[in-house]
Amino acid sequence: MSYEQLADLIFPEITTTISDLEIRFPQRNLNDGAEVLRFAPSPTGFLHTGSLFTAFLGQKVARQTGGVFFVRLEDTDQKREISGTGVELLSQLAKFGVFPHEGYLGDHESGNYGPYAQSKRANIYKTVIKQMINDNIAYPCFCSTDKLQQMRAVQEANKEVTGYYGHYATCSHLSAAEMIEKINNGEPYVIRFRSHGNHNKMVKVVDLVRGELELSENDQHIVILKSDGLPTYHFAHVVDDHFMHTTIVSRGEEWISSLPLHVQMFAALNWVSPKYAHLPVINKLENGNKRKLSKRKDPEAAVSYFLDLGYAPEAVLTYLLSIANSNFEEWWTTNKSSSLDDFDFSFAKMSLDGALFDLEKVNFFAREFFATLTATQMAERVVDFLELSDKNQPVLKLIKADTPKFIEIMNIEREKENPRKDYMYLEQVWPSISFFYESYYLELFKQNLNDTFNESVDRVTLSNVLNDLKTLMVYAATNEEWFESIKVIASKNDFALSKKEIKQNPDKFKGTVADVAEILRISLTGSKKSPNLHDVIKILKKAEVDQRINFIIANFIR
RNA sequence: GGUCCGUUGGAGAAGCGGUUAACUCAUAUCCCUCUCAAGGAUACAUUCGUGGGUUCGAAUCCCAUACGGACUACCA
Repeated sequence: MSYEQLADLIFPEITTTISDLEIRFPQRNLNDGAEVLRFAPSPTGFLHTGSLFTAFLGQKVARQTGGVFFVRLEDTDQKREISGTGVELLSQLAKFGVFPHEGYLGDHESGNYGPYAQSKRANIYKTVIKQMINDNIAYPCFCSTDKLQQMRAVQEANKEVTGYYGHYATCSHLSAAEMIEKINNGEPYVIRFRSHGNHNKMVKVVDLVRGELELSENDQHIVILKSDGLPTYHFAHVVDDHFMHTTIVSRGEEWISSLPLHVQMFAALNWVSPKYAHLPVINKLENGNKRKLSKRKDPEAAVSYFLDLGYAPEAVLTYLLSIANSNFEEWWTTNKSSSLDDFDFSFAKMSLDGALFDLEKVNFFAREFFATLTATQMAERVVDFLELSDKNQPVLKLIKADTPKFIEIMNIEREKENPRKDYMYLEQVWPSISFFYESYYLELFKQNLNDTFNESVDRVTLSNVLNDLKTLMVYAATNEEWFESIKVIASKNDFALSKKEIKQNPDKFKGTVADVAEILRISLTGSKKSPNLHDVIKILKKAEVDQRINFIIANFIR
């Protein structure tokens, strides 16, 4: 009885060979230095911020080298799969400007190295495994889960390394004839990789981020084909990245420990292994300890958090680049108007320990980014954002009824050298500008705005000031001229023109010109905080300003 | 428990045998100012997890130790 017979018994339906596959998936025709990278997510949930990080950097390196970036769906775990998330993953990536050249694209796939969903590649894996069984570098294992668990318990009790290796790898000692017999008897089995490694021997492996690593050789006979007929990650990685001709495998650092295994499998198959880049994970501080950013505990771990609030994807990517390469920020400060594509990212310059996710810093980049947009661009983004949600329809209608006005609002203190930087995300826009629209302005006064007026100003003074504002305020004027008129009103009503003045004569004045401005501010905006009043007045125009002052007089002065 | 990886301020970090230990965010104070935002100025590590050693000289090299992280599945 031979291994060839064993292979035929297990995979009678497989008639292709590895050579056939090599012909089917030929070398890619790329220039020297061009790298092929991939993003290989599992469809077990929506896009994680850490995954976006990996995907974005993968695309970046591919672009920088004139190579290829593709997506492969790692859907070999049917138990954990959540249907629909594969498509969602791709659409979220797209929102962040990550567009794969080929591969699994959600509703369809493209490229010559497919299929790109692992669940559809069963015959490819089986072809390779058939050959491996034939060559005796893989074999069926009949050990039950129970047996493996007991073995583990014994190993733990003896303080030995746990797992299926050496003399513990009982099925590896079976002869071909014994294996054939068991299969003929209908015993269930998985396929394992036969490792000849020695745990006490070290192997040197190179990682693009960490440099040379010395790791123990793998001696575990790991499962490569599960009883459900699908491969495990380890095996699928080796086969897929070989036939898809990946040149750099970039993935999370949790894979470092299985690197010897992967390298060993490439060698066993006589394949050239790709370069590896193990990226640090993004962490969060909890009770003084670092832990991986978690979707369950940290809202910002899901990319949707940023999308839902209306963060600019560009800003999130800017932040991610800043934690990827520390020299990025220096570049960024001098190239604020450049595209992130122009920055030369390098795996070697990545820091080795995982950064703590810093929302404050994301917010900083977010404010900076929105400040670079023109009023028109900003207005478009706000409209696009509002269109995503049904509850914003009345607001949208108002905005669209007078687009020039909306753009003018968005332009307050914007297209100038030091623009306002008060928006981190788009959801903040409407609440801060709604007062420009009459119905929302009135809404503000349904709340108890009586308290907002400075108590120190008596109602008679208030009334006088408001009336003076209507008659004496200059509307069409420069900012300086406009403020002169406020000063006139201040003097007329016994308000000081400066803090200095009131300090010298506290009893002589009812307040300062700032208090006069505040009366006007509250009257027009319903708030003590607002952008430059002169800009507000220009947008509201005289009629609306007068109307609002009258409204205040009628409702808040007795 | 075992195997790897890591440790510079509140956060991201530069530094690679001789620097006042860069830079950015955050924070604080002050200035500017009609409020807010922005802007400007200043402050913030006598010290690089800790203990030894090598050296004229150490964050940088060596040794120990502590702490943190990843992995240790028929999950990826």
